[in-house]
Amino acid sequence: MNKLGAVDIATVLRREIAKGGYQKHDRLPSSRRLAETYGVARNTLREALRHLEREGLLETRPGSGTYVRYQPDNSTVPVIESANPLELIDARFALEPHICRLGVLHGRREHFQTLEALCESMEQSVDDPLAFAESDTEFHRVLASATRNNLLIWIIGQINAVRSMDEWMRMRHLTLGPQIIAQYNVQHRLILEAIRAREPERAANRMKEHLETARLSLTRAADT
Amino acid sequence: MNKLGAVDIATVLRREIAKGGYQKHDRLPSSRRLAETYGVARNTLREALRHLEREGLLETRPGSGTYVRYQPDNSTVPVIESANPLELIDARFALEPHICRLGVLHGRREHFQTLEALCESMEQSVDDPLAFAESDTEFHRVLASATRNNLLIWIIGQINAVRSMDEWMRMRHLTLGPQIIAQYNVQHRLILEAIRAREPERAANRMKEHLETARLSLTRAADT
DNA sequence: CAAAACTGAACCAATATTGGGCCAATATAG
DNA sequence: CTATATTGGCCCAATATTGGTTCAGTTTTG
Repeated sequence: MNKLGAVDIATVLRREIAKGGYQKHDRLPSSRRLAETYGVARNTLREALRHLEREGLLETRPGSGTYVRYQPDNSTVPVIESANPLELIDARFALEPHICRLGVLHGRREHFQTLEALCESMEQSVDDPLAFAESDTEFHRVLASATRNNLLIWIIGQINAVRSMDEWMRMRHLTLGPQIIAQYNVQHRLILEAIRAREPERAANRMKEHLETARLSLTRAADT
Repeated sequence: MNKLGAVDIATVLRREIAKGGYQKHDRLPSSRRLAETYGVARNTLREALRHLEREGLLETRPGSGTYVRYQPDNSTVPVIESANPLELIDARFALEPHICRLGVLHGRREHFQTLEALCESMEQSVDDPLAFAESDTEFHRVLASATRNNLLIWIIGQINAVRSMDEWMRMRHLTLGPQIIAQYNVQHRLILEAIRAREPERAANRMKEHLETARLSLTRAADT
C-alpha cells in the first residue's frame, strides 16, 4: 500500500467533506485522533489540515477544534461520482436491455459494423484487461448510439463516466481475468447477433444474461 | 504477452488521467512503486513520466513526488435540453419498468405511503392538469426513490428536468384532458397495488402499459 | 549482427515525515 | 471560580522517502 503523505491525507479529507461525510459546522476529530486513524504523524496531518484551510474548506480555532466551513454544492458534486458498482449494474439492468430493443428498431448498418469491429478488438484483448475494458465501454456506448435517442445516449455517457475511484478500479482489476473476458466476448457476440437478426426480445434477454454475469463476478470479487 | 515499454506506460497513465483515475492535484505513487506495479524498471517508468510531463499532464517536484496537473474537460451538458417528448418516452420505457421491479425489492413503507398520498392528490386533480402534472412527476420521482439506488434517482431527476421544458409543457396541455387523467390515475393505482403486493413483474408490466398509454396520447396529440 | 531499448543497482540532493516536547487557548468538571 | 483535560500551534533533530543521475549488463528489435 502507498505511504500516505500530507497531500494524500488532504485529498482524502477533501473528498470526505465533498461527499458530505463531514458537513458544515461539524467539528473534525482532534488532530491527534485523526493522525492516529490515518496512521500518520500529527505534524503530517496538521500539514494536510493547513492545505484545506488555505482552500477555505476548514476553519481552525486553537484550543477548540477545526471546523468544516464548506457546504458541498449538490449541483457541482453530482451524485453520479459516488455511485457504487452495484448501483451501477442495477442502472444498466434497467437501461441496456431496452436499449437493445431500440437498437434493433433504429440501428443502422454503420452501428453494427462498429460493434463488429469492437467485438474483434475485444477478442484480441483476452490478456489485456485494460484494453478490453476500454473497448467494452465503447461497445455499450455504440449500442446506445444505435437507438438514435439522444437522451439515452447521454445517459449512457454519464454512466460510463462514473469514476468512483478506488472501489471501482479495484473491482475491475479483480474481476477481469482472461476467462471472464472470454465469457463476456461470447455474450457480446450473441447480443450483436440477435440485434442483427432483428430480434429485439432475444437481444434484450441476452443483454440481461450478460449483465447478470457481470453482477455475479462483481459480487464474487466483493466477497474476496 | 507483449513486453511493456516507456511509450506504453505513458499511454496507460495518460488514459488513466483522462478517465479521472488520477485527478488534478493528486500525487501519483512514487516512481519506484509505479515501476513495480507496472512490472517495469524505474528508468523506463521515469521515461514515461517525462513524456507526460512534456505534454503538460504532470508536474514533478524532486523530493516530493509527481502531481497531476490536468483536469479532464467534463462539460458534456446541454444535450439533454434538446430531447423531444418521444425520445423521453423511450427513455422512460427503458427505465421505469425496471425501477418498478427494484422498488418492489427495496421500497419501504414510507415510500408506499407517499405514493398512496400522491395517488389521492392526483385523483382530486382530474380537472386541474397543472396540479396533476406536478403530482405525477413527483409520483415517478418517489418511485425511483423506492429503488434506493442513487444513480437511478439521479437519472430520473435529470429526466424530470427535461419534462419541464417548453415543448413538453405545450404537449401536456394538449394531452391532459380529464379522461386521460382519469385513465392515468387508474394505472397509477394498479402500479402501486402491484408493488405493494410485492409482484415485480406485474408492476413492471403495468408500468409498460402506462407508458404505452402516454405514448399513444402523445402521438395522437402530435397528429393534431 | 548492430542499434536501440530496457534492466537493475547504486548513489545523490531535495524534500517530507516522524516523534517528541512544550506552549497558549479553550472547554469541561467539580 | 478553579483545577484539569483537551485542543491547536510551534519547534527541532533524526530518519525515511522521493525524484535525478549514472552506468554496466541484458534483452528486444530491425
